[in-house]
Amino acid sequence: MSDIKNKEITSRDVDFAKWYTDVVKAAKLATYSKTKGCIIFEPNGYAIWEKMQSILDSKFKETNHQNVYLPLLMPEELLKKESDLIQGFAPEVAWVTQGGDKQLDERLAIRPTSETLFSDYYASTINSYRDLPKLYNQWCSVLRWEKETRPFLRSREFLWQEGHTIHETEKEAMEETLRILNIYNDFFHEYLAIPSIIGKKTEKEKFAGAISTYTVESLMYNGIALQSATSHYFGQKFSLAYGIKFLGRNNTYEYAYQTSWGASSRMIGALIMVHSDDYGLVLPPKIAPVQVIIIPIKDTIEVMEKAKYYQNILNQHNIKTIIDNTDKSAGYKFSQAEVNGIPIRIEIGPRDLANHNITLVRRDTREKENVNINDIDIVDKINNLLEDIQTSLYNKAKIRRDEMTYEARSLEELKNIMENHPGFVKAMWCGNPLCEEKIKEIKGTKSRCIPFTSEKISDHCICCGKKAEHEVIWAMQY
RNA sequence: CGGGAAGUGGCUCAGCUUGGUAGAGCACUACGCUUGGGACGUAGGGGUCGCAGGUUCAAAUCCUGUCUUCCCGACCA
Repeated sequence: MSDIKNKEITSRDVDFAKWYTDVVKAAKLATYSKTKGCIIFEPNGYAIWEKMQSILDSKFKETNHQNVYLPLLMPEELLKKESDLIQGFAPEVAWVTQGGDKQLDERLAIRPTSETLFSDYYASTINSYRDLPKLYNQWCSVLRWEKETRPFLRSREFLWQEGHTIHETEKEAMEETLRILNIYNDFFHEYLAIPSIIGKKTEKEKFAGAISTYTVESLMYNGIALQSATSHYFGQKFSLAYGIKFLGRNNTYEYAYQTSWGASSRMIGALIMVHSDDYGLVLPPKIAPVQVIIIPIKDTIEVMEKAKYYQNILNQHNIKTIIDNTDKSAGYKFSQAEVNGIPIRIEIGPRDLANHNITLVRRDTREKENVNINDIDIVDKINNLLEDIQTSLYNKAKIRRDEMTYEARSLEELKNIMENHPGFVKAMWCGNPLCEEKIKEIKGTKSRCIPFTSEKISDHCICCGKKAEHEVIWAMQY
């Protein structure tokens, strides 16, 4: 194992922001485009997104959701119907005002989110309680006129899925909201190996137009939080604004209960900032587009045959395996495999063959292991190793998150933590928005969520000292 | 949107102070030789110096404007 770090990558502990963009570039996940604030998803980055899509999509379908596609553009009148929503989004909506060389009579909004289109669509198609629920999802991109942009974390156009459902009862809609939240949370834990936390947003932080917002929050390597997915309960707010009514069981008109939920390409950013290191990208095996790369050392016939043999076996067992048969030097290929975050590398060279060996290298720890091919079942061996990488990435991230989770009993204490070693800070809050506002004055500190699994740290609000019921997790955020 | 920094072959940058018509390393192409932690040799291709205007006999260099990117804040997935 060599200690020579990747030349193109700034050290994570020296300059985290630079490190992040260096990894994005070195692993060829994305590059800047001529369009301000919009990135090009390169094959390596898009492949991760496709993998995320396929996993989440099958989970949505298992829970009876269907995919649809609604237009990119919406008339202004439609967007304005729900006043909280338009107020929340007004500063970041982009408008189409001209078609060809003709000025439009009514300008069209480019969707920043599609509650309005879904609501209008539902209003026109729902007649009876028998039509409910409607469980729709769409994969698309949305546009928000962001001022400060960063690859994956915040760009003007980003990829996401937005689910929009309507239900007969409040209970069903609330169950849906939480069902999806749990799907997201499981996805983070099981696939992304990110120990996320779920909870409810405060009134101040909830989605514009929602009754309540639930969130998946994760903590990055540098102690900054990332809102990673959200699920909203709308009650009847949009139903009333858009007239989504149906004839109920007792033959009177009722307004539907609604939810929406989304997860975006921002998750790629989370993946980078939780697991990757100074050698480049580190991907959990379950989300990696490629699990194994075989590097032949010397392209002799024997070596190449062996490489292809293993590639075939592994691919047949659904372990995506590629061979790097470029004529670069071996050392270059090793580094490249590391930058790209491929979980396992198999080195096969004449020396290995002579001893009936192959060399296995895991990306997360960079440990090398020589195994005798007569002693092992290669598929079992690789599967075990992949599983071990997956769990150890999760455990490592969890230990780090726990180490960076603090408790504060006074504003002073909270401030000290944020200034010296940011992370999740648990503190009691009375529920008064004024107190929340005051806490926000501490350099970028915001409430992340009221966690579902709450501890009672003390009886008093950290800010005003009044009686407090809720523990809130506070953090600086992306 | 405030404060700072930077834009020169694909990438990282030098040249700018003191104007004279563009360089290095890496990458790329061909051939050869190689491959166990970012090899080597030979030959080759590629840049209206972000863009626009101005000053000047002459601008990568000076001036003005503008765009983009990065960092730090405010605002947001």
